[in-house]
Amino acid sequence: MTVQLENPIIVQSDRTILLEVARPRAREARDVLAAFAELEKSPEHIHSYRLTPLSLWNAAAAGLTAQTILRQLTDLSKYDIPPMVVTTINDAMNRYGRVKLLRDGDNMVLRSADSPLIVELRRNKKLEPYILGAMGDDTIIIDPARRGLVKQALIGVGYPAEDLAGYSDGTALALAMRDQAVDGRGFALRQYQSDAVSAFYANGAVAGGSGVVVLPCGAGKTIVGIGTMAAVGRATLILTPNTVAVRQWISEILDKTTLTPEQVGEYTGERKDIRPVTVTTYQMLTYRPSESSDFPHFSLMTAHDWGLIVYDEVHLLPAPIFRVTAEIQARRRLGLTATLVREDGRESDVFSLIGPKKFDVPWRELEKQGWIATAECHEVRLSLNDADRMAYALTEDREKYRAAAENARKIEIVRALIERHATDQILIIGQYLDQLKQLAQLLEAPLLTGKTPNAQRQKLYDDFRHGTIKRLVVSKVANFAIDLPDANVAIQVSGTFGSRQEEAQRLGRLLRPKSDGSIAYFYTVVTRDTRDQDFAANRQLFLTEQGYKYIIEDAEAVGLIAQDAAAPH
DNA sequence: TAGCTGGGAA
DNA sequence: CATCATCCCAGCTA
Repeated sequence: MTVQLENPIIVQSDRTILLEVARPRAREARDVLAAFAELEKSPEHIHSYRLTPLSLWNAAAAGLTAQTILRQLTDLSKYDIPPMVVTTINDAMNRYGRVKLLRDGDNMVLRSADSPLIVELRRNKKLEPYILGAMGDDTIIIDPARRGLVKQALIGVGYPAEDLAGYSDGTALALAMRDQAVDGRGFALRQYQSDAVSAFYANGAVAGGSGVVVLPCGAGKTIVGIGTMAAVGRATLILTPNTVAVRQWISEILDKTTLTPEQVGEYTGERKDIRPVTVTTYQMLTYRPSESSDFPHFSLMTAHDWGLIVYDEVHLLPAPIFRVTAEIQARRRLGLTATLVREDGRESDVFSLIGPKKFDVPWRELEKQGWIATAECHEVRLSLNDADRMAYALTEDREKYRAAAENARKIEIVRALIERHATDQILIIGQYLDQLKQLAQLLEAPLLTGKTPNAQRQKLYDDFRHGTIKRLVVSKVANFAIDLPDANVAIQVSGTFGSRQEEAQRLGRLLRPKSDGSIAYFYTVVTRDTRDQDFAANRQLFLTEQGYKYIIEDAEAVGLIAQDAAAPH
């Protein structure tokens, strides 16, 4: 048994990996682990990761091998890798692609050199309804219309298929990125953006053509989408979470490609234009007049000969869209997101129906290259006052989070932070309207919520952008309003239970590079020893995974708030 | 035809 | 775990 105590990680037989943050090689270890493990907890000193089948399959799909993973783990580990874990890794990595989904003449087939496995799959209950027959002992013929369901079933059985059955081409569409030489408004993809496009779409290969590209907000996911459209050169349907995003896609497409306005259509509540490139919302497609009726707009996805479907913000994809997506596996699909995690646990549906992760860059890497701003994250902890602590203890469990999140003393912290950043543009973000109303009133800052009419929103945005307003209190609209102006400081006073993706989105608000190269500050104000703190810990996981470190500030100790004499220490 | 309001959904 | 957002549509006004 070899022991290397200065190494940063410990691999345990329950498939968790502990990372000691203070070790010299911890940073390197974090980057290595990000490729094949999921971060589970990230308190100050020791972070814990877990190896899951999905995290290993995504790694396998991205071309990583079991040998590489084991070599990296051995290299970084204090102790030998438990045999149990070696087996897990070898087994999972071997399972991905053991079964291939192929075309054989007019048939769609599952094929594997492992004939006992083929026998097992033929007898599998979940798979049975989609099986049409067999050829020899290595091939199962399946119903081509059930390609998506077959893949979902296979992932359920633990043998995710490598889908090499190819795609229908779709209607041809001539388009190119604008060329500087031609009209003086040239546009070039950044290196990582064109890497993402090639990772998704290797020309002519059947393997290329479905999968997910993961990039932080502000890193140009739209550009990757447009670059992919240009590479594929086919009629394209783009699905987005809201109409603001629809308009933004359209204007970017017109700005950056040779397509004309006649070729690009908006399909929303307001207009129903179907063009060679059509942009719509998820809600448009999932609309149903009543529970028993059909989805009147589903046909947009199936009835047209799209050569590419782009799923913007794929982590928000609603359940019914998975269902149609299962039916259109012959079309190329590109998913775009800042975070693959979904709090509803449907990551495996994204994997089997949209496709495996094809590309990502650590946020910190983009920061190093100067594409996004440097950000510093702080978690400011404070206690409840005595009266509130008593009230909290008596609060029903399900109301505890709200009670803690709405801690009245948070206002003092916000005040102190605003003073600390007197000359900065500050967003104050929260989830409860009552709390936000109060904050807005006491800070004499304008409040922006979902109810704020569009004209007034625009005015607030403009004033904030020009610096006439330096502070803006915003509700959950901040999660969706992609036209919200940049700020360099954000103070989060409450958030959606444990949503990692929301936290990522909110930090993303600050990441546009600053002209003077200054850094951005993200504060999250948390009530100590309550549900508020538990949820905050979960929200922070994703950003920690991306290499951000939360600096814990003790509000009382650092003088952000008056010392509460009665508070225990 | 455009602009608003309110209900319903996921 | 419940709140807040979003979007679509229908129905009204002008």
